[in-house]
Amino acid sequence: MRYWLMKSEPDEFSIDDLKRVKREGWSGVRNYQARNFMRDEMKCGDMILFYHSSCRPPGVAGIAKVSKESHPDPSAFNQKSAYYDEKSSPEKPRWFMVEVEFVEKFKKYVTLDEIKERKTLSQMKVIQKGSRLSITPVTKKEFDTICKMGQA
DNA sequence: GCCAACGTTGGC
DNA sequence: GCCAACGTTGGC
Repeated sequence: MRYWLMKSEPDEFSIDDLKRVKREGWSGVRNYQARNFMRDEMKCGDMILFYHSSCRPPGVAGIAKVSKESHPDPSAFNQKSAYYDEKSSPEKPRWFMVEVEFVEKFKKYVTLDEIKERKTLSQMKVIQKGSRLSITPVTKKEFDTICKMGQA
């Protein structure tokens, strides 16, 4: 089993939204690296740190898991969608998504500042300067550490 | 709102 | 295939 961090802007879709709907297709990703993770590497049962970005303060809000593996992202075929891509078609899809399922909301929100303060988390992509990738792998140790911080 | 970092586009 | 211009992300 692997571990991931996925960013979401809480104004668009927050951990509370995921809790309410239980499962959500992770559509709209239009970055090749993130797509490749979803298409090729994310498996059912993989655990996800649900990260709130572009908000104050940014940080990890809870846990989700992969509930459905790679399938074409239909928003790319929808001309009315903000994520429409004329180069993607049902016959030859360019963009893929996974579905994620709510697991828990942290008792304590783990802020980006707190992550930066921990030496053992210094390798995490999300704290590297200029890192914009919305889906990144994390190690089990990193995952477990942040989970513990979230229970405090 | 600013701006650094990064990804994508397109002319050559 | 290079690289300048442009657009986006996302912390601050």
